Amino acid sequence: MTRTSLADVACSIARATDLFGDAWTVLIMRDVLTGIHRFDDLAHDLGISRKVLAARLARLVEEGVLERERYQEHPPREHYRATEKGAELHAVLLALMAWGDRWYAGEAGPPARIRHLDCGHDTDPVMACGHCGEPVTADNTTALPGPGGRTGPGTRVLGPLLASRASCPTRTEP
Amino acid sequence: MTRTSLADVACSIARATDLFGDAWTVLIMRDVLTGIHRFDDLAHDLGISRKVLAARLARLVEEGVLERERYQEHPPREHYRATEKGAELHAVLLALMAWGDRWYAGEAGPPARIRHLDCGHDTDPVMACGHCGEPVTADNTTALPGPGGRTGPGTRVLGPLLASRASCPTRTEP
DNA sequence: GATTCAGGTTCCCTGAGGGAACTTAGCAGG
DNA sequence: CCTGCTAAGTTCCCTCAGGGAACCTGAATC
Repeated sequence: MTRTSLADVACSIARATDLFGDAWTVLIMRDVLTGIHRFDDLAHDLGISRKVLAARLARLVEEGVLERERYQEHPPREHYRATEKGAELHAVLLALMAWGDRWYAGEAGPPARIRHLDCGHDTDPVMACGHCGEPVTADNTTALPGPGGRTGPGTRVLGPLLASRASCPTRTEP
Repeated sequence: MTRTSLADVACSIARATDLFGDAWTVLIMRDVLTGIHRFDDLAHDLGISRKVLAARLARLVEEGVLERERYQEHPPREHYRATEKGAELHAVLLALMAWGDRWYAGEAGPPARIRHLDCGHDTDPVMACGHCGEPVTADNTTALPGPGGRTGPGTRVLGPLLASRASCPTRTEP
């Protein structure tokens, strides 16, 4: 809900952020993917204003991230569940959680563990290259203009940290 | 900058969101990790109000995500660069970008590609299990209370989509 | 018929964001 | 020496989004 809409910027981060760059939206998705589906439960769990919750849910439904579904007829009751598009935000939440665990967990350790059912172990999720499976970090990646980009000096893409560090002006002593 | 601060909630997503659940903050980090380090350049690139930019940068420095550094003495000039803590937000940005690419890229394809320098290929970054290396999704993970959690009915952790779907009330036809 | 419950809407008020002008400190040129 | 320029913020005003709480509606339950 940025005043200046980011939906038309040629950057997938900006486009995603236009929807997901809002604290309440993130937490709503966390809750929905955690199994909280009903309006009142969400409102109570989050401590969010009901007005804002209604607005966020409407936006998420409009964007195809959630769907509003009648789950009983008498009395008629609706709830919200994640679409495939919404479920894939799981990766973003995991990344956020991993970062929060790493930098904010106290001495006791992180507040939650993620168990990977396929291998049966508690996991530390990492971003991996879809091609070779090795971890991708700011240091071993670089960004290049893609086919759908308005390539040019104004185009912002997620880029190389090391390269930018190297090209960054350093102290110019006399 | 949520009115109700989330910093003390026993959930790493909420804690991370307290800082990173803001569109401008996300885009500032994208820019800094892309090589834009100076105040005016950020202001110009983002089209953000200078007041808000100053506030966000101060917060990010305070949180140890960025550091303000003098890069020349005459005249004195400062810029911002990512700390290790900040650089690790790269994973969150990648996840966001991957999601944006998948759901908002037009027919032309995504606006940018990420090249993985270690293997030399353009990559589709995926969340992988740090233990076995296989992909982690909403469907093959479950969340358990962690050592640092105030475990109890109020504790919210990122959870199992499938389980929640299974336990979710479905139509009760008469 | 009165109460409860789910799922919202409506109201008012404050405070965060947008926009633009102003400030400060150090050069740079004429 | 005076003016101008640039980087990096500040300050000011104004609007609009968020918080909080009350209200509403349809259906069931007491």
